[in-house]
Amino acid sequence: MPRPLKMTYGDQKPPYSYISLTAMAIIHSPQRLLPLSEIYRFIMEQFPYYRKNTQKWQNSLRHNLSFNDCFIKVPRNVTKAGKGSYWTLHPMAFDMFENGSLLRRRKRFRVKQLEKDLNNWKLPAANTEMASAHYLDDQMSHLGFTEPPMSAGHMPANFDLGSPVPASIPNYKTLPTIMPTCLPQLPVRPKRAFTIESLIAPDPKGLPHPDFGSAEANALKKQQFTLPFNFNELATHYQLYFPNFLYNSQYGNLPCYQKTPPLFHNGPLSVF
DNA sequence: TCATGTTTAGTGGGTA
DNA sequence: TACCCACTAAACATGA
Repeated sequence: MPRPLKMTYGDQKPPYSYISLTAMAIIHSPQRLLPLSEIYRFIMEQFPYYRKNTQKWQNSLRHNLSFNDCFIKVPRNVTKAGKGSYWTLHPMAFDMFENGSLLRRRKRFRVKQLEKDLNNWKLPAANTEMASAHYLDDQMSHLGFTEPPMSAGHMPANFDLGSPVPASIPNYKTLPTIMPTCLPQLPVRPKRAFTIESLIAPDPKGLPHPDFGSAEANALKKQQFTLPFNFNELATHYQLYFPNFLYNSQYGNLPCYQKTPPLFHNGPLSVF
């Protein structure tokens, strides 16, 4: 079982970098997407050390968000009030931590300028709630893959992300008992033409994707599983729910997924 | 006004 | 020693 998130560091400074702390907060959110204020709140809730001198560390954290390519700013939907943007983790940034450990970064994560420019153009055009899924989808397309990563072909037609996994799913027998009760709420967005008109147009039909702060979103929060402080475990969760997604699909060619071996263990996590 | 976001500069630790 | 990374501080711009 993943260790409970409530920390044992007390008032001691936790051994995580701001990048790691921010990544934790983002990953822990149902939609892998958080506004700055929620990132602050997560860190302060989990690590008492950061409940003091907030100005200092929050400045540093903002610096890290802007400075590091592994974090992507997702502009709010123009129709939604509110200050600031949402922040998410670059899909390929899962590989930057050594052995999945949040304590050590294997290398600095950098994005090519071309991709940066592309994102700066694309993300504001995308609907906020869809941005993360759409971004990932586009990344796949950009890399030459043609099928959306979470297409219906990879899971049963009646598969419900919020429900226990039915035993009929292939490979389910091998699943451990650490299944999260709250899974990535990334919706499947239909492919559309890569034009401004098409990208900013609403989806054909509404998809369940609760707003932050809504009752539905809060209910989802309560269901959240304890955060696995290990990217391999996180990747494993994805693999469990989308058995054919990473290893058995064309997306298994992506380096970041090739390097996340199955981790069906019950022992202590490598980060502790 | 304040929260948010960007940028620059400097420091220190680890490592090849 | 050079380089990379993380951290800190500060100034400034922007927008709700």
